[in-house]
Amino acid sequence: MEEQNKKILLVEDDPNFGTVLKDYLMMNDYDVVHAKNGMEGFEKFKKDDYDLCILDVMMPYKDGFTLAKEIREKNEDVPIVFLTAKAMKEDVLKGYKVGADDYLNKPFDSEVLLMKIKAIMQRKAKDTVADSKQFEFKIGRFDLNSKLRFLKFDGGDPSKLSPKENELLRLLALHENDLMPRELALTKIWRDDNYFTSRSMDVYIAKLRKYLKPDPKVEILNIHGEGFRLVINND
Amino acid sequence: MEEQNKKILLVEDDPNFGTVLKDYLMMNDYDVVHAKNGMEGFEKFKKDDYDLCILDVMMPYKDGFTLAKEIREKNEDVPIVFLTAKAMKEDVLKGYKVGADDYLNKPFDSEVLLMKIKAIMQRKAKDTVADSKQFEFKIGRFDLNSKLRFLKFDGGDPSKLSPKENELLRLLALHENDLMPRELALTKIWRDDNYFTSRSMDVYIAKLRKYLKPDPKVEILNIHGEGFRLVINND
DNA sequence: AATTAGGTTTAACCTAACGTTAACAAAAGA
DNA sequence: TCTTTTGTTAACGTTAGGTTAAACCTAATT
Repeated sequence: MEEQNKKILLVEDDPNFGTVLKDYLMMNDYDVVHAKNGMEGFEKFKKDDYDLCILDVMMPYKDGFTLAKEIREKNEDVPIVFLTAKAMKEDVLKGYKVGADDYLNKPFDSEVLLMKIKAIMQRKAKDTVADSKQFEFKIGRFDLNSKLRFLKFDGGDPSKLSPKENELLRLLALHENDLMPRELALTKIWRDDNYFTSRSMDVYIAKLRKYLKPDPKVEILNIHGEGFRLVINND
Repeated sequence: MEEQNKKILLVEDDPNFGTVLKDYLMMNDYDVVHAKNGMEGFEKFKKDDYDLCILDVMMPYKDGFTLAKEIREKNEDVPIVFLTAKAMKEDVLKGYKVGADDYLNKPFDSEVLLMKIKAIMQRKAKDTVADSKQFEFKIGRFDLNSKLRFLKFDGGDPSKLSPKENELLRLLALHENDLMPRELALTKIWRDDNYFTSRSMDVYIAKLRKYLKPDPKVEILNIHGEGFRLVINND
């Protein structure tokens, strides 16, 4: 699964500063869209989904607060960070009232900005990631639930799997129809690669074959000296 | 539903400043526990649930960063705000690395602090709402009222539950049909994870199973080495 | 101060679950 | 054929969990 860059909307009217900041953020693997004023900022915001908005407060025609309000009407979740010219208390308070997540006084340290962005993104990530289901596999007529450690055949009564059985089958499933090297399982699951752990693993392969017997289309093949292969035959 | 004051852990070694800040926060309807150093701070943190931690960075024996790390080990969600003596860039960066949500340079404006707290709480509120404020559960033919601590079967005579029975069943219900990790219950309910608390929990699992016996469709399954699973069978 | 009741922890004993190892058989490769 | 690798089953030791009962603690009551 390739990692998608986070998208940032930067609204800053100072062309020099804006460009420098944009480049700096892009150097740090963010996708940045730079709008030169509040109006343009809102247009760009409506046209795409962003992970973060960085808004300058002092801008002609439409200031950062007004823009923030409009953005909040459209989307009440997207994090907003303000750039304030100086440590004006009123600005800071107003920013939070509008629903800011943070603010930065110009001139600011670019590393600090990066850290703030990171912290904010992490916060968001926690909510989202939660139920990414990488622990459910379909193996022929079986369903493996690797979190709850059970294997169901045709939706019937689930067999409980031991931790090692579970991890090994999961590893095989991740490499479905492909070679799952001995060594991989040994280092990942047994955390040690020697004669005995290797024999132990063979014992578990035998156990898994027994579990998988009900579906003749599913089998674990050995590749001599290399490892195993979980194949699902679709004749 | 009456609104519960938010609980803040304030760790600040300067007695004057600490007391003033505490009073100010309490005037603004927060419940504040004031610890005078890092050690005390961690003890207090373990003994209760907090909505926010405000940590002074400069403290004797155990500084704010070290304390934050310990807190993060126990709880990776609770927001942490640092108080830094001056705008030291290194401190700020270090703070974010440790998992801070924000920081404030002393001397800071009290109104700004309040706004930051509010912003942080609001952020949290969004994630938490679904989970935390749930007190009534339907568990097969049972009704659990976790606030009044009783369990009714088929609307009949309610059994009273002890605090531990209640919290454990509630935690199981929150994870209905899913894994409720041992460690979660131990840290959340027993606030300590060792052999004896673990055995104590097993005793309570036995008690709950007895309560739940009248409905054969409801059971508490064990996932060896991981935790328990409250399942409701709908055949 | 002594008693009681409710709640929780600790102890004890037992069973189930897990993983490793041994032993022997079969297959593959040289 | 001979060696190495793999397949499989059974036995064993260890740890986790299930359950009951007694011990312990604390707060309310006498």
